[in-house]
Amino acid sequence: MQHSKPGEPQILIDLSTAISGTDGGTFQCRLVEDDTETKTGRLPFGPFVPDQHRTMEIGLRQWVGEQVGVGLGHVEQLYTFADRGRQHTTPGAPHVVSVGYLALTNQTGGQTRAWRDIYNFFPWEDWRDGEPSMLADIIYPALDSWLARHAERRASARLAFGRDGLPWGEEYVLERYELLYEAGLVAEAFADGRENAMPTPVVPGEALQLDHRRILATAVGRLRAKLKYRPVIFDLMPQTFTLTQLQHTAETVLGVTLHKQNFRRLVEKSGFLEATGKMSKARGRPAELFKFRHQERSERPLAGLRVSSGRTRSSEA
Amino acid sequence: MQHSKPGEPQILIDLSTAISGTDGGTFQCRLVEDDTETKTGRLPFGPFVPDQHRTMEIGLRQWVGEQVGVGLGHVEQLYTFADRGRQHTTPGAPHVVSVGYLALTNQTGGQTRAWRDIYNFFPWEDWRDGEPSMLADIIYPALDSWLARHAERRASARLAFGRDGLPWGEEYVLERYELLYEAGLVAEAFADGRENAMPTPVVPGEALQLDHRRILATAVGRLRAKLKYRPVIFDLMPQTFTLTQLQHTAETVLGVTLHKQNFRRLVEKSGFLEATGKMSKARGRPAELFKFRHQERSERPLAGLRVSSGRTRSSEA
DNA sequence: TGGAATTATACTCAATTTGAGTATAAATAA
DNA sequence: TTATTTATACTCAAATTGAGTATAATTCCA
Repeated sequence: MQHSKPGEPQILIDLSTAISGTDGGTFQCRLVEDDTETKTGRLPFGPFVPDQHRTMEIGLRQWVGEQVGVGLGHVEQLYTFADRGRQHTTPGAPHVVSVGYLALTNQTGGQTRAWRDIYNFFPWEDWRDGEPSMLADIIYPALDSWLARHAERRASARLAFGRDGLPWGEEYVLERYELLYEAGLVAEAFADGRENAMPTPVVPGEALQLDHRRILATAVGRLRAKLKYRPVIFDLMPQTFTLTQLQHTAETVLGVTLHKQNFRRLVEKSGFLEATGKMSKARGRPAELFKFRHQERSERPLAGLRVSSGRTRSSEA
Repeated sequence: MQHSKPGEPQILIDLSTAISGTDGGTFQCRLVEDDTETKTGRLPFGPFVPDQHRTMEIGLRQWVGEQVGVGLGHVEQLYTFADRGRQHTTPGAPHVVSVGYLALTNQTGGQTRAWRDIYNFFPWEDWRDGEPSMLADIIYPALDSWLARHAERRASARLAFGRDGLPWGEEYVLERYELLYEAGLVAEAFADGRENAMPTPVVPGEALQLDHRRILATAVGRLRAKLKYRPVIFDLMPQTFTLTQLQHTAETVLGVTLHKQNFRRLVEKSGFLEATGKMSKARGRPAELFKFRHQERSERPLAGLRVSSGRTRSSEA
């Protein structure tokens, strides 16, 4: 086995973390506040330094601690991205490989500038009020025009966006973003110097530095998929919560609305919840406050939250 | 952001690939044949060289091509391992990070020395003849003795091994291997110099070089999980096959037996199969030969192979 | 003060899916 | 020709899912 020779360019590993949380009806992601007004945002990240970091997770916790100081619950490795041309590298500089992580927290910062609504970056992913009109108005026409010249990507696009009567799969967040990038329709494609990219992004949605929007898309897709078979949603909840709050959190993450009565049935039967006996005070009838049974996390690992769709917000009346 | 300084040790990325296939009733993995009789086996692997490899997948295909020459179907990144102390690094040498990949093939080499039965490496994972006796005889006593001193790992062990009445989850292959490693019960723990490791491995099962058994465990776990929600099993099948052959392949990968009639019903209803009209000739009644509808792969992405357990082989009689 | 609006929760019911069979058909082996 | 082997068809009860209706307990506000 050949090890890399002295003359070869070095490899640098960046650890980038998408910290997600929810606050009421918004699905948020923590950005770093050191950016000037003119620049795009970024996730907390920093290099993996093997001498200092026994594991990558230790390294990432250091950078998160220094840059945003958020307490992390569940932490999970997402994917390692290493394609040339996706990190705006300058020639001669070390090649940058980025390892993306997902972290969950139940302490979101409300409306500060550092906590941003994830659907700012992926406005086409929020179907709680029905199918976003930008899909039919902007995305599909632009994508179809590109697909006309790239027939080999048509099957992927059908699947990712649920065209031709296929269902919209909430979890294909990364696949959708990647197609938009490939088609040159998002700002990062131009920033990375892709020849087919438009100087002004065609598709609405805020960009991030480097490959951070790609990592965030991976995080959202993974979280949406995982919600269905593991009890990760409780990492996003406060100590006690009502069933409606729990449902709103699930809906916010999944970007769809759910059938209320069936959601109750599912979640009560799962055995993950324990009634506290206390009641929430809000507008209508008071709701019982529940808490998560932590011991159940290991006892019922498979029973997650299988969700069935309900009406959209707008049709609820 | 700090980039790594010249004085710091370099990082080397190894791309290691677990190539899996099935042949009749065996679940096989391709090893490299350059080893002497005395050494443990290894997966095909080699360094990621950014100047030569535009993506990591290109790099891995190069090393697989040079070292074993197997045609790859589905290829998928598994995980990036970077913990210090899991690669037997010599001081001063570059720190090695390994990115593990799963690759599927339908061309296994039968009984050559290079194609090895995966259950050689994880004999406790094959439940087709019922629960392997080594679990109760060897693994549980040794693990329990370690758990007595490591109470914080007890919940993970209960879940991974399905203790105390919990079900055995086929997909927790990596979690089980990691616990055995941590407890010092497998050969790699001693090779890595862990202080609690036995010089002679306690648990049966062949070792591999470096962290390759860890990567293989990740591959098996991922494949078992994926089988249930994606039509990946067809990447392991020949052009045409009978339903029984398909079932045997699923059973071989999952390490459990399935209920025959229900498996038929599931797979016929899924729409993935097309009857060829031809018949197989074997011992009993001839079976119809089917082929996979490739176009359906993109049309029905979610409908995978949800399997329900059947009797064990021994109780079939 | 007394509906109206709002929110929570209980219960129903048909359609579908799942788990576990029994029954029968078509070949080979002795 | 009969047993053995393998494949395939069909049944049936239990559980789950999808989509409701019904009712209860609050606040809002005229």
